[in-house]
Amino acid sequence: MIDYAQALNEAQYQAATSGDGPVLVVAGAGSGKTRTIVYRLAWLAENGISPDAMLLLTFTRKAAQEMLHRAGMLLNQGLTGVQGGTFHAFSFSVLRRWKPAWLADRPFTVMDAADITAAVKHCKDDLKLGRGDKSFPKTQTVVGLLSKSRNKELPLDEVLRREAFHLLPHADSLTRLGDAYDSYRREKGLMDYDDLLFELEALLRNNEMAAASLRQRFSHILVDEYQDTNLVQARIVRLLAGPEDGPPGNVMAVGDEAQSIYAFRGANVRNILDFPKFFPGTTVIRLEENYRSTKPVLDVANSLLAHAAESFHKNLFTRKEGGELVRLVTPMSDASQAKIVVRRIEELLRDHMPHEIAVLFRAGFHSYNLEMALNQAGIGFRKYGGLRYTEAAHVKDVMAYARLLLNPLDLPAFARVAAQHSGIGPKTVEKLYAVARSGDAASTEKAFGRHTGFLEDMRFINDLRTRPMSPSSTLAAVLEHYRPRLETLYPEDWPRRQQGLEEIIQMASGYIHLDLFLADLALESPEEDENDTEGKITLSTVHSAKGLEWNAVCIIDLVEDRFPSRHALARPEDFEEERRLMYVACTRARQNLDLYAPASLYNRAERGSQHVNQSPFVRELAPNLVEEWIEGFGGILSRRAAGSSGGAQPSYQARFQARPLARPQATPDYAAFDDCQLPAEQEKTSPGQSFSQSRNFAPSPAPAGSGATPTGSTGGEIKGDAAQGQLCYCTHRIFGRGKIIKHLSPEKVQVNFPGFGLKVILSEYLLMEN
DNA sequence: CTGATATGGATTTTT
DNA sequence: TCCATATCAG
Repeated sequence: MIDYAQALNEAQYQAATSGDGPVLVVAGAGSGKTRTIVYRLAWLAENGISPDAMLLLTFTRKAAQEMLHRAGMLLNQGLTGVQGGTFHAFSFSVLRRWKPAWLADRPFTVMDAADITAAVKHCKDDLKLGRGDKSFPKTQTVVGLLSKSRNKELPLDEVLRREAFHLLPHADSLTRLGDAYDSYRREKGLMDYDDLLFELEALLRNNEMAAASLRQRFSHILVDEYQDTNLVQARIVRLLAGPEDGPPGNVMAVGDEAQSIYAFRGANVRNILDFPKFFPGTTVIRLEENYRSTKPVLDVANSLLAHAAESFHKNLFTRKEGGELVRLVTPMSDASQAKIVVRRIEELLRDHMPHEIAVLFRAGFHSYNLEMALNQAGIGFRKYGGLRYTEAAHVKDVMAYARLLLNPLDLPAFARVAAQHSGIGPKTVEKLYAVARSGDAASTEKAFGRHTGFLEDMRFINDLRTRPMSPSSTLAAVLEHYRPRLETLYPEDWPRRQQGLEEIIQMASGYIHLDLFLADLALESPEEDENDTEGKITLSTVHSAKGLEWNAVCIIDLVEDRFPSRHALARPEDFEEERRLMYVACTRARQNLDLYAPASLYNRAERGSQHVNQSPFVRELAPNLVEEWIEGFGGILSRRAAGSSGGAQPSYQARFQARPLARPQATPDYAAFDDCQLPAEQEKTSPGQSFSQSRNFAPSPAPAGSGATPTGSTGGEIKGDAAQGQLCYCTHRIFGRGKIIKHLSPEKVQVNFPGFGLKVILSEYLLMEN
């Protein structure tokens, strides 16, 4: 028997051993959340609950597997039979048994991101939308809007009104496009991410038999990361926990509202806040002692939350006194940031194993420089959150065969196979799909005409369908068939790609049903080889780092426009999400936390380095919370006395490199640079406020109240063109920051707003920079 | 219609 | 650098 009281603190113990009824565990970062779930699983098993009756919904399959593994270890025996994984994967496993009526017994396929884009593009072309109209949103943008509308359960025009004001004229077209995309999926037996959730909800509501059976089977439901569920996910949990008119059964939701970072995907913090209302009779348990981080790390994290616009009433505490101060490092440029981080990692490697070190960043491409520097230094790394290798063309090619085998109506897969043959473009695909679908062998044969290669592919697939084999044998046969093409398509690196495909076949051998393997591939990147992680440090986006922890964490590119992302500046709620993201990033660290805020970034468009300001999250940190280091000449880091300077330090070198030909540089000293700093008073304002104020200014007069000019994010920027008397950038109340392309008249300018495209705007609505 | 070439523009986060 | 769209020749 396990001694729960010994192994857990009081709150954890209460959670792990709680009896029947709904429970909400509010678990601060590093408060032993995973440990609590693991002991909960073990406790249930020890108290006679069959693993079959447990459902563990987590953010990734890996998280579920790890918890089950650890619970199994505690019990000194495996804990097999527990259903565990993401909402989406769970939905798929249910829906393949209880198919929605509209499928009428046809097979169905789960679409991945590329399929969704292709499908929307197809519908867009079909409806002849946006042809020659530059103001019409790009396919990617449309995909995002449609998904947002469904995830937030708002009509499309409402989404436009809130987030993409300028697209309102296209509201009707976009709605039609959305409808066309809906029919596309239904006709072809396809489901996207959102469908999986909504169809499961529909099943639980409309199919009494299925609902009753699922409720009976899953008597104990655990949901991790509850703060990142969206509305439909919350309803699914409620419906699984019992009929809505009855009392909810045994549900335990675990989460932390301060770590909600998926609102952009429709996650709703209200879910966790309203849990007790939604599940009457809830017991709320709070875990507030932090076991992960040292005090200095926690102080920085707590400070971030303290500056939040909406307070979280959260203050994590630790008994781990002492520990190194958090470092705030100012490299001269992004290039030297990479070098400094590499040096720092070499230093950290003396005390820590590689897998205990991570570098985190806001967006996948922020790590490119660092990746190159690490390669040069011979330091191995594993990157999370970038492009997945299952998204590589050759993998998708092979999987397309398997998908067609299961679902002959899968148009994206059909197109994928067809496109491997020269002479077949979108139009021909359309034609061939129509005849192949009609099922008339004679006319099909005729229509394929000279496209004999493709016809052979189809024959191959049909043949394969008549011979049931294991998933891995099927895929092996496909690879055999595809191999000659692999070699012609990728003459340079086909051996490597082939090896990758063989690994995938290996992974498939763990599956009995091919459709489950395909769904898993679309829903989640398969877990990496454990040997692959060995001896490697981790690079990760903050989103992908959720739930993980390391001894030492470096966060890079902590500058304006990167972290927080420049897309998050327009609306205060987006800005607050960035703050929580920063909180998540900092709380990943156990002992060492380094913050890097380079003084300049290389800018492709400008072909030079540009000064950038520190992230507001860095600027707001009290000087005593960090130990400041600054890079001087020759890449030498030196300590700066605490509080010696408030703002971002200038990089004289960066300025000098920026535009050597544009104009003679001003005297390269810091005093000269200080003139460019933001007014001290504004800099001290809480960033949440200063951003919403400066971004939402009234058209002509300066913002009410403050006498300061809302120079926004570019106080210290040096611009060649500006020096020649031309304005380069401006800020618009709705579109944000844009580049001025042309002065059309004294009052009109043409501006390019990233994400919004070219606009002609009256100057009075613009705030000019410089 | 397809496929090659030019051009222009920009770059979150993920199931 | 990389991607998407526009344009053009076969």
